[in-house]
Amino acid sequence: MTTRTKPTFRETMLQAREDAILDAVNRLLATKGFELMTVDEVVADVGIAKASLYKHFDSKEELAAAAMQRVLATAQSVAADLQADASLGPLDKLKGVTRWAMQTQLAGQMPSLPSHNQTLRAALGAHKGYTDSLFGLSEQLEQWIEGALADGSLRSSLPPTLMLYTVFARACDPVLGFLRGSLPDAELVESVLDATFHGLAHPLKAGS
Amino acid sequence: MTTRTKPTFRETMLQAREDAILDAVNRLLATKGFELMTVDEVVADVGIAKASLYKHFDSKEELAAAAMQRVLATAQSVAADLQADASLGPLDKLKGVTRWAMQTQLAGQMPSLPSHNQTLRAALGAHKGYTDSLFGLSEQLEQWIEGALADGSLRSSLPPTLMLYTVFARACDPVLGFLRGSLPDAELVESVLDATFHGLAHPLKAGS
DNA sequence: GTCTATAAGAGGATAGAC
DNA sequence: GTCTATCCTCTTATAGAC
Repeated sequence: MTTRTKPTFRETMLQAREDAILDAVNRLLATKGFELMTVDEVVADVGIAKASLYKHFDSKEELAAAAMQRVLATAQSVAADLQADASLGPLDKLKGVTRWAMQTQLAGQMPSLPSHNQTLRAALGAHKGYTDSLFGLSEQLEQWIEGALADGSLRSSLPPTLMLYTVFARACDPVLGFLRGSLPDAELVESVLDATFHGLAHPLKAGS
Repeated sequence: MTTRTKPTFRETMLQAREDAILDAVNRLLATKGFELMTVDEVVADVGIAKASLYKHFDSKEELAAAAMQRVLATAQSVAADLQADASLGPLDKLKGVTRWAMQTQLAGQMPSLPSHNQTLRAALGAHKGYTDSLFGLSEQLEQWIEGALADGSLRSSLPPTLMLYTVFARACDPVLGFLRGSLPDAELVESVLDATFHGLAHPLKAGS
């Protein structure tokens, strides 16, 4: 952020405050979504005044974009760890990041991305950090999909972009919310993962 | 509604107006979702005064519930047609209703159900027509799932409730919106249907 | 039942003192 | 940068005439 290697105490405090704000935003975005989340709730949660928050972020949309960027950065980090694991094939890596996304949603820490809000979409598109992280993550996933198609572990009859978006969609899959509680979280995640990659139907009797 | 077999002209007009209102609500709910839909938009679309709308429906939540009930009633009708077709097995029937749900979403006529809105959820739960239709449709789907499990066309290793909710989830799958335009709607629907029931991975090389 | 006009309140954003 | 107090717009819902 600056040329200084060691941040001042003041910088550290500001960073910590911004992190606290984004923690609250992330949680509220995950539980209520963008429209239902209010700035008043955010500041009440963090324990600061609303005007103070607006010194850090220009608008509610900027707030959401910053929180989403942080999640995407974490996802990129998870992806990098998976990529570094030589024991995993491309399909395993795809499953790994999908598993992480679902676990994060169940933990109440995955902001729900699919918003019909045009204002929010515009703000996200204009947010450099967000689009960069999204693009970088997509590139990694696309590379794995290509690899899995090449080694025959993904079906070549399906469009690769459909596979990419299907992985993203698991991050906000409502099925997880509906089924949580009826079976342990770990089993739930593995079941949805199984259904996503191997389907609901029996492979031997797959008809039409 | 009354003991009269032939509705009066006045009753016909009122019914027609309510249908026009629900048409607008349905479309707005599909494109913007509950929070972003405003009652002002609805009345502007129908061409009536806001106070007139509130003579028909007590609240915005009631409005949404009535629209959702209508969609569920249509779904039940579609399911009944599929059930009457003796040439179809239970898995084909499940696929049929899933296909209809996705086509309806692409047509901009599927209200997005997954709302974090607690007030809306309460209103839906209290709406007899809505819960009855939802329950009836679920029963039919569960019956098909049981049948498909019995004849071996659905995988017995997955929880039946997961299958039920997965079918419902396709009605509001964001993947359809992301991919629309990049390939014809008909192909898109078949691809997502294929991915849902047969998975992204190649059955022969299905690893972990 | 339909209209015009308005109440009532929530929520995003800012002014100005410190 | 942080606070308190306030502005202002949007939105749900209703009052009251016809």
